[in-house]
Amino acid sequence: MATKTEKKREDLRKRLVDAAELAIAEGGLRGLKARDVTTKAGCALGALYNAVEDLDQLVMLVNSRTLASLGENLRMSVAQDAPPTQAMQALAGAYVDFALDNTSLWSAIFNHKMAIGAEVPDWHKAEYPVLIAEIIAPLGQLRPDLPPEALTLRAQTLFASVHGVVQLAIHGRFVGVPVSSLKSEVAALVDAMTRGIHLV
Amino acid sequence: MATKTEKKREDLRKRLVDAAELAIAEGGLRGLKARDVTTKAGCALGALYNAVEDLDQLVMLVNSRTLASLGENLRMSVAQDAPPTQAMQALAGAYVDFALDNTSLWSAIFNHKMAIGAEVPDWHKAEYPVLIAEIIAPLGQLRPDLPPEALTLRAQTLFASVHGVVQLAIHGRFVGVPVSSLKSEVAALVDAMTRGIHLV
DNA sequence: TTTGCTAAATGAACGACGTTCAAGTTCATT
DNA sequence: AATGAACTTGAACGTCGTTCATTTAGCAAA
Repeated sequence: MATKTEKKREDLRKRLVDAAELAIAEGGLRGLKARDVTTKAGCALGALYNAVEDLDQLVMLVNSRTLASLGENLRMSVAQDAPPTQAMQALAGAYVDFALDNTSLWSAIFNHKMAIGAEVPDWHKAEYPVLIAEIIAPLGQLRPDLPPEALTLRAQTLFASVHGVVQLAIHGRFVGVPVSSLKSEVAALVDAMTRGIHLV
Repeated sequence: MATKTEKKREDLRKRLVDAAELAIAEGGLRGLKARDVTTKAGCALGALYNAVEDLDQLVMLVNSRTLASLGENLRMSVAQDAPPTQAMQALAGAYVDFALDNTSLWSAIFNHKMAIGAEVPDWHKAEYPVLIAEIIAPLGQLRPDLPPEALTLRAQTLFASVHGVVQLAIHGRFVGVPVSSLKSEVAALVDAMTRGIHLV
């Protein structure tokens, strides 16, 4: 049964995550302030620490949403029965688009650092593989020789390389490619990678 | 002439950057505290703001050193008259080694964010191209058809892709490759890229 | 309904932080 | 030696995340 206490607790949690998501979207991780977020959520400052462990956990809850949303975008980007190289390009393109359209929330996924001594809980760690899940199938078609663990490893490398180009393009200090060239450079990278992968 | 005032000012600056470098190396950007760093440098809290604009500038001065040191490592890694693919592998390997051996200082280069409203000054921006400078020559040999701007662009993409793999391996939440596989995966990435580049 | 117990809400207070500032001190120049 | 500018000092300020004693609300047994 949903007691009144539990319902209110859940409601407050949702309002807090909503407010935190908005704050991060507007001002990045730096824009997330306990006082702002509780005001926006309509509760007292101290109530935050009843609904949630601390600000770190609030960030993780926001990142959880972002990862789910990003995962859905990636999943929807691949046309059914698309050839593997086309699937790779579609995934990379969707990733670039998401990062450009949701820069602050996307950055928070990778830039959030826990307080010293604190570890990322398992439930949140388990949400990250969504980033590479869709790569594995087309990569497996390109490299039927690779055993599953090697396939996962190569998918991680592939994702990380694309991620790096996007990250430095958006946040790099004049070593990243200009954002105007981002999509074409990522496409060239994926092209080279899939060709190279095919040949090795 | 070096007046006594100027000499002392320079000395203090150096001691502050030394202390800041140590603090970042030990505790990351989060480990840099105004009170700690001034105590370690042997001056009063307020003196920091006479020697230096603020903590952001102190971080940039540390990053300046790290970039110079990293640049030297990259330069020394390439054997003279090495074939271009070998030069690429050497550069990537040196980059991985530097990141693994100086993780906190290396991270600070990419994770430091200025206070809101503040911009990275030009003198510091100008220090980042050291990261891609050495890539251009061997890449030019692989792609003699590319005009200079396209060459720079492709070098940036190449660097960023390697950087991404290293970054996620070291800081990723279970989407990066294990550190034990980092060198071989980066090597495979560079191999695929140079092969792919050669063919396009 | 009333009573007692548990759990949540509240906002003042705490400690740590970056930064500023009025006061005292040192230095270069006359 | 005297003057004015520059540096040094550490207390003080404002902001932050977090805690806590107190008040308030929800729930179950009588």
